[in-house]
Amino acid sequence: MARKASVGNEDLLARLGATFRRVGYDGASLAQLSEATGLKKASLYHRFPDGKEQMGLEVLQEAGRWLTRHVLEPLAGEGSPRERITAMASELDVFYQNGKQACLLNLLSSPIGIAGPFQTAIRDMLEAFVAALAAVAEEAGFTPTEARERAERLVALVQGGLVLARGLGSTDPFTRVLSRLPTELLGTDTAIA
Amino acid sequence: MARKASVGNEDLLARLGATFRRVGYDGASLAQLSEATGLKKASLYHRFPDGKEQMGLEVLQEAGRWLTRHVLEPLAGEGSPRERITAMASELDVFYQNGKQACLLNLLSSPIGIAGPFQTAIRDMLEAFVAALAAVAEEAGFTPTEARERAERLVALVQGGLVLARGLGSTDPFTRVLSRLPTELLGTDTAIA
DNA sequence: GTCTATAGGAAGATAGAC
DNA sequence: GTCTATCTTCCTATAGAC
Repeated sequence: MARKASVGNEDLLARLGATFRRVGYDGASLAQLSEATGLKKASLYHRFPDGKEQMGLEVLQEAGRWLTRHVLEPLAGEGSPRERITAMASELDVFYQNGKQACLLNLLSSPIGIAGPFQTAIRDMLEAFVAALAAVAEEAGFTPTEARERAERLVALVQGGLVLARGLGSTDPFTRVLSRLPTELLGTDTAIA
Repeated sequence: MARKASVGNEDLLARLGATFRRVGYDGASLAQLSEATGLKKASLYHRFPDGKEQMGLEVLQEAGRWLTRHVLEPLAGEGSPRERITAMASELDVFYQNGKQACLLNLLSSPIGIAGPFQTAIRDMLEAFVAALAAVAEEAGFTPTEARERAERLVALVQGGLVLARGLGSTDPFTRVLSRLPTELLGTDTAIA
């Protein structure tokens, strides 16, 4: 049952994902997706009979697998809370290429009222991410509500860091956000006013 | 020189902007923009000879004027730092409709390497926003670098809150983020771990 | 499974009447 | 300044050879 093909499933999804993350879902034409993968349009349809939408879904599922392996599982694993958050920041830094790559969960999501084809997948992934972080915060001693709020805030900070990096045309904001993640989830802030 | 027309410039830009914020720039077809404004395609081209791109630019400029009037000027105005940030949060809540409306600066921005037609406008607006917040933080006693970082973080938090609200399909994350803005910029956090 | 070729329609944009 | 009608290009998607 070996795969003789030109690209291989993982590589294929990675290239499609990279294109979506670069130009957005609506911005990505089949011509671009074809060029990015090295497969002609008809070949893409052979692999994804439901077309672009199926590509989006499978790319999202692949991102979900990455999230589980590189974020959720490590967060539930060994080490102190702080160590785990720091390790996670490192993973995110690689995944988003210091902020140069956008997030699919941002680019594929639909307005609040309208139900897009990716919405449940996106919601599930974000929810799982927040829950995993909240568990770490609880373990560190925060109440469930406080832990949940901090977790949510951390995810918002990551997403916002990516938006800011794009908007300002610099990876710095994202890098700074990443370095703040342990503090953001686990506390120790200094105040003045 | 009175305008006899059906919509009026401000209303027109508002409707175009609402469409962009709902479905994104690439996702917005001229057919949709036509329907949203009540103007036929040819009429839109009469008003915007350079087409969709010009619409995007002018909508962005209109957003810039809103930002100046409702955020930048109040931030530089009367009241304690905390009062000004709270007032700003209130303005943002209205503008983004509790998180139901996305942000143009997110939807129109291009990847870090690539220079899109809106990039400088977006960068300028984000930069001005951060700068105005940093000034408030400095006034509250933070060092310039610390103030700048806090300002940047606040903007990231707002953007991320919008992304999260969309992704989770709920306005709650955005509302919670807004309520945290004073603390986020001016400090007073409690720690455990 | 991959390709060339093409269908069929929607996209952005224009011409010209009123 | 707004419209109907149209143009061209690009898009998604399919047919059918290899």
